[in-house]
Amino acid sequence: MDVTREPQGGKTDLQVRRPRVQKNVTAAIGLDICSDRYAVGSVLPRESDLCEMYGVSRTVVRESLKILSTKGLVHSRPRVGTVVCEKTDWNLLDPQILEWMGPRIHDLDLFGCILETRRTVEPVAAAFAAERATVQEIADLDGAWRRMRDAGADIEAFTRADVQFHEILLKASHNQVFRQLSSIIHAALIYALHRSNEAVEDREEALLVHRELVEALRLRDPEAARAASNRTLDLAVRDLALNGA
Amino acid sequence: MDVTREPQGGKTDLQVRRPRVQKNVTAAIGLDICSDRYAVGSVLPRESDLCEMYGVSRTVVRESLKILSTKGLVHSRPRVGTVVCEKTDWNLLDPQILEWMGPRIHDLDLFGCILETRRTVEPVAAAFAAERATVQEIADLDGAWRRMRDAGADIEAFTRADVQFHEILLKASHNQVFRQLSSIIHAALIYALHRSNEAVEDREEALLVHRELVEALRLRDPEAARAASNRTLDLAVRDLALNGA
DNA sequence: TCGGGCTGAATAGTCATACTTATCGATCAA
DNA sequence: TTGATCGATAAGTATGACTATTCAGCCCGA
Repeated sequence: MDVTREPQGGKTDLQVRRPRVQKNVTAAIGLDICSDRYAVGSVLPRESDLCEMYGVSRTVVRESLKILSTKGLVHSRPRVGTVVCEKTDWNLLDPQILEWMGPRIHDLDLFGCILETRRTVEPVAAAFAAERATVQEIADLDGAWRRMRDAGADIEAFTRADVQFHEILLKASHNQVFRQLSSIIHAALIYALHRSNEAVEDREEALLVHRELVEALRLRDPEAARAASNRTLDLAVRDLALNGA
Repeated sequence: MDVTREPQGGKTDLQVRRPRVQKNVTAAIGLDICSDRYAVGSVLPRESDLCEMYGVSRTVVRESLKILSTKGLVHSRPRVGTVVCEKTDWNLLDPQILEWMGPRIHDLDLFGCILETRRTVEPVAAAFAAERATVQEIADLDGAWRRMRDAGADIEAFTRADVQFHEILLKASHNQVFRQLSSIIHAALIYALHRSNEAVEDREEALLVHRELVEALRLRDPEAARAASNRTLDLAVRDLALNGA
């Protein structure tokens, strides 16, 4: 009874298959919003147009918009369409949004806000970690430090290990809220560390302070951990100021 | 050509209309997950069954599951079904999840974690607010304080004003990350303040410290604001310990 | 002229069905 | 015992239709 449908007859050669496209469409639209290609307050193309633009069915577009809606990026209303919400409504703690913002993280002072958050949270997390970290977590932290040390001139590898170091530290604080914050900090570090890790002497200095932090955890010394964490942040701030934003 | 459809013939009287049910279905499933009615690791009923259970179409169920998926609550795979993720994967910073958890916020030490976060963040936020708050924000804070004062024996009103006070404070820190954290803190306060505000003398003491905080902001004195914020938290911790968890 | 209700149109929301793809598990062969 | 094949299952995608909401413009009465 469905021969009248002609399932894929008229489509192009790329359309005969139905790959999983949900994620791509969501990311594409989310990226377009976060990069200001759709301005705040403006209305997106209507659903049927988005279907055409991305070559997918309305099902996919709708589910994508629904996801973006829960992230506070857009808001849909009948007869009006789907409008881009104010940036103050965006769920900035959402890792995907930060990813989509990419370098635009410097808008809205967001980068500075995250740095302030790090200065506030990380030393406390380090102190907690000194009391609560498992032996395994300290070992993982040590592993990340070794990867930093062994990265040599490979700035990419050094940065990757650096990010991991701070993520493990937050996890080792055994505070679930801190742990979730690591995804935000991760996003910010990606765009910050790479630059501040460019100079060799900076990397060596960073190695030293990170080492102190690991040792403080080993000795279960919360105050030393807090101090060492503060020193790593001092370095980060100094490098950012030097290399200029 | 659609008379063969019998659109709403067999449904109940409530089903003849098509209200916006998306939110309800999402909340219902989310609630069932957060309240452990669907255990971690277990498989949800399949989509078609969920359609029957809630009397909605697959579109609605799918979009609901998609939303829950982005919150890290569930994970869908073909042939397997939709399984409930580990709680460590849940996006605990999501306001809705906290709402759905309700009193179960005490699981996973989440409540304690949030309290630790408050102790870490709020004093810093208060200090920032002393430097950055607009006159309007200080006035709003003062308004919230007045509502606390005038609540009298109405514990509900007192708690509501108390929550607003802390939300305005975080907003006045002009740090976007802190601001977003207010939704988490909000959820925790709802379930904590009500109890700790039961005694009259506690409320009066709280009024005093909150007043000090407002004055510190007026005087643009970061250190005084930090100290006052710490004292509000001391009170909260003491009351929680007294009234027992 | 002004204001309030009516009406039409546009768009998201919902529904129903069909078909595709991925994956698990079992069966069978080497 | 191991490996590949096949079938069944459930999510993923596509499509077309209908419904509810709401905006904008119109008309009518005051």
